[in-house]
Amino acid sequence: MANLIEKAKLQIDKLIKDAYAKAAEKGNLPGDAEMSGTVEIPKDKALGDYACSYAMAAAKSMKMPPRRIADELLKELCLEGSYFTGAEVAGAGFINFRLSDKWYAEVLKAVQDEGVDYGRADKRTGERVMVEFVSANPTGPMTIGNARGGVLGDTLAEILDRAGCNVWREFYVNDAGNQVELFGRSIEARYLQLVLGEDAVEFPEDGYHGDDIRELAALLYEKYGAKYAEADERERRQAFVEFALPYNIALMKKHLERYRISFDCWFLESELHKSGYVEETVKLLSDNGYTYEKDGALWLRNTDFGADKDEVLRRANGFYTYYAVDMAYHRNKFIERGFDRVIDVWGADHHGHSIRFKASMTAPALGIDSSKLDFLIMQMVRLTRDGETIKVSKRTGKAITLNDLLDEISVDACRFFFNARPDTHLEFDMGLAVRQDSENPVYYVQYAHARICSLIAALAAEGNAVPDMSQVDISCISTEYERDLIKQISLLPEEIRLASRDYDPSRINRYVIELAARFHRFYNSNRIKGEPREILSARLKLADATRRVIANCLDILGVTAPEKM
RNA sequence: GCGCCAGUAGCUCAGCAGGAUAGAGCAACUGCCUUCUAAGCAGUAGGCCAGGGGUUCGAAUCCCUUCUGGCGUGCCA
Repeated sequence: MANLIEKAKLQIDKLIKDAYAKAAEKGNLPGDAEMSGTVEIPKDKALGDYACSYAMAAAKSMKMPPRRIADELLKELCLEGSYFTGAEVAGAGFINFRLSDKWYAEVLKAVQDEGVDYGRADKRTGERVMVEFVSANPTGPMTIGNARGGVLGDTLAEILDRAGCNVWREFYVNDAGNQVELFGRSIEARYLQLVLGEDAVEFPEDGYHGDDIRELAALLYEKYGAKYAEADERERRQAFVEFALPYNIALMKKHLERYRISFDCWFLESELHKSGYVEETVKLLSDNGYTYEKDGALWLRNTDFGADKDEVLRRANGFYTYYAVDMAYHRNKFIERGFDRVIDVWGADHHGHSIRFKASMTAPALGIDSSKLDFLIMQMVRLTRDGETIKVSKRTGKAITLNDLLDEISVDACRFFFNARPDTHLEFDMGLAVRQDSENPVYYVQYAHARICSLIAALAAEGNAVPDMSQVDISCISTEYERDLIKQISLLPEEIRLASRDYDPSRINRYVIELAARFHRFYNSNRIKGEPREILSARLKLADATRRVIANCLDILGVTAPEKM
């Protein structure tokens, strides 16, 4: 697969090094310096298509002014057969290169040949990567925070896949522990209120107050009638939880499917308890002297691993903490299932945990290379309506759920909007988002795609099909707008590489917005229909390549690419 | 107190593996449809890149520090 950016940069590196060798041979430059530096695309295209800083970087060791070095290099530069038609010295000592038709043609050829795979990495690393994301508590509906995490995780997974990894998407279901206990008590209270009357039963202070709990109680009442009012408390709660958890999990699956997210695995926490894996993991830690007892609880010596505090693994009441279970879970990911890399997408409210947890995972007896564990920490979403902050809390039941959100805003708009840079706080204004039909950048991008589709259809009706590259005269591509568009097209493989390197899927949003912008500019200044055959062919080819690349990007983002709008 | 994230145009945000004159969208104003989708394009206006120090040929970008905001710092998850 072709990354034409990389190819151009590598070629410049070679051209400059060759020129340096010649200049040194002639004695015009000192021969013992290292010739290297950066090759980049200047912000101002008047300065050329690529700029290299080699001469400036060499100035110190050569004890010469950068511009003179650049001049000497330029004298020996041989561009014949290269991707470049010209080079010049500018500024403090940059050498700027101008791209040739050969390069532009290769970009379009790459899109034609690779099609839906255009943008994929040159080679697959085969690295097995797990992305664990959403992992919302099954005690209630998913929230706006899950909406962000869902998009980030899903899109990151897609990007890693295209960057050459073998990706596994996982949802960790917390179907055990304290919160499930509380969940059971909450449902129980609502159920008894239904049977005995609202005032006859007190609702637990720290219980889940949401309407979804009432609905679950109503379903149970429908199913069992008053049967469980007289039952043993433990038996009753267990029956309720056994009904409610699968019910909620199915609901989450349904809502996530609506959101176009699916997982390779829904991993149940309870399995780790049942199989004895948690116990075994804690024993492993104890046997190696990483733990101590205090106040009846079992503690992990996490400060020994560089953390700022120790952690309780087993409470005085004998139950394991979420922390112990999480350690077991991650041991399972690495050791039992052999993932090469694990990425957890967590909200900022867990970042403290992530730091301490990573320290814990360095415990030698676990046998895990903790550098293979990464966290994508996303900052909180501030939800506002008409400028006023809406408090989000599952406890009070006032949270706006993912499903509520999708009732108001299209999946396309949501997915595009939530795919913002993970490390910035996100403000989501419901009032604005609802209105955001024509303002939302997602429509801007989709519009470009639809425009091209209808253009291609109109030309096809005239008998002008999209030509093969062999039929395209690249010299007909000569305007600035056309070239700017091709340059943007060439960038996709590089964007995917960087997005995967930085765990920043939002790069694709920015990339595709810019791509659409360049298309709209091109479209407004260059006619296609009615132009002479050669020009029409070349421009049609360019439009079609743009369509392909926009569609690939929208596919990464999980957004539809409409043919009509 | 300590830790993590952020502070860039009126608003929402790019730019953060140091590069040339700091960008976009929205909001405001001015133009562009008898010709391929005006959900578009072209233009005007808008800035002590939170403040202060450093590092070097060069800093919004890296380091130190102060201030402001968010989130952590549970025998909760």
